[in-house]
Amino acid sequence: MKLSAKGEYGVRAMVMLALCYDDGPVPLREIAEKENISYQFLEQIFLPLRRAGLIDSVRGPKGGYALARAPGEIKVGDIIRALEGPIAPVDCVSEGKSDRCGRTEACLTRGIWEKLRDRMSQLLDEITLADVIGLSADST
Amino acid sequence: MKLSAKGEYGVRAMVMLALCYDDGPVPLREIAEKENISYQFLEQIFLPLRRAGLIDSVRGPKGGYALARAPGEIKVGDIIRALEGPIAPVDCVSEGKSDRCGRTEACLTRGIWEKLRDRMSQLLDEITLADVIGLSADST
DNA sequence: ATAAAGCTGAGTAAATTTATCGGGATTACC
DNA sequence: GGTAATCCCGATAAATTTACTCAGCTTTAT
Repeated sequence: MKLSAKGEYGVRAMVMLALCYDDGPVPLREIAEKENISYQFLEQIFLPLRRAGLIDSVRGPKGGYALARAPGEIKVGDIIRALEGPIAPVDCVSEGKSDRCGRTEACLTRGIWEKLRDRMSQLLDEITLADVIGLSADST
Repeated sequence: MKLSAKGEYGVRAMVMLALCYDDGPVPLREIAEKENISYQFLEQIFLPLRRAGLIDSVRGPKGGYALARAPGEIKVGDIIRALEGPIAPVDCVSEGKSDRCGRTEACLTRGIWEKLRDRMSQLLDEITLADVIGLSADST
């Protein structure tokens, strides 16, 4: 039930981009240093984030990455999904899927995982980057 | 953010024990067959469950495993914790721990993981085996 | 005595995660 | 137009975890 390093680093990096939202693009190297994350590993993390449309990139000198939208418009759930795939404690209840597996007994446990998935999703979609950096009221 | 097979199998096996709660000890081999789980792998799963006091074992012929308490007294969270360790999306907010890590920025993301941990814990502790097998009202 | 069951540590193959490498493509600046 | 900063990206390697297997023991009903 753990997040991978990818997800954790990704959220941290996105929070940093949120803090720098008004400063123009931030080079990856800077984020890697400040967050003490391998630069090359971070590159791998930023690729799916960009493909998911969460960040924009600018090449060349003075380039770097910036949030594609205001911090209040980016949910933590968006980041996690981009990096770790659909939120689900077990595969057979992945967000989107609705097929049941064959086992009759499985249907007994299925409800647990659906509820858990929904609560996790709901919370992660309730929190935006703006919440995290304290730009808006606490969303407890 | 996935449960391991250990956790998933463990919950399924415990649900089966709940269904057989009045039938005396159930041999592991039977559970393994019905649930289509490797017998030897299940053995490894039942060890921590027993050590956590969730099940009782009876050796010898006619032996097997049975829930240590009524299905209504065993929470899904108990099972998960016995098999996967403390519930926590990232290590630094493991249940019990309260120390903060050095990074200043980490404190920004910490709140997310604490909330997520609490919601997950809360839900899993709300659901007992009795709920799962339908002996009591739905705990949505 | 026998066989059915649980008990348990050690070992292993596969998968996944966490990186690293190497080089290419853009572009601001001089 | 050359240079250096920066993003882009596929391939590979190292480390870790997962999911299981093996082998052999202990207990106990019959």
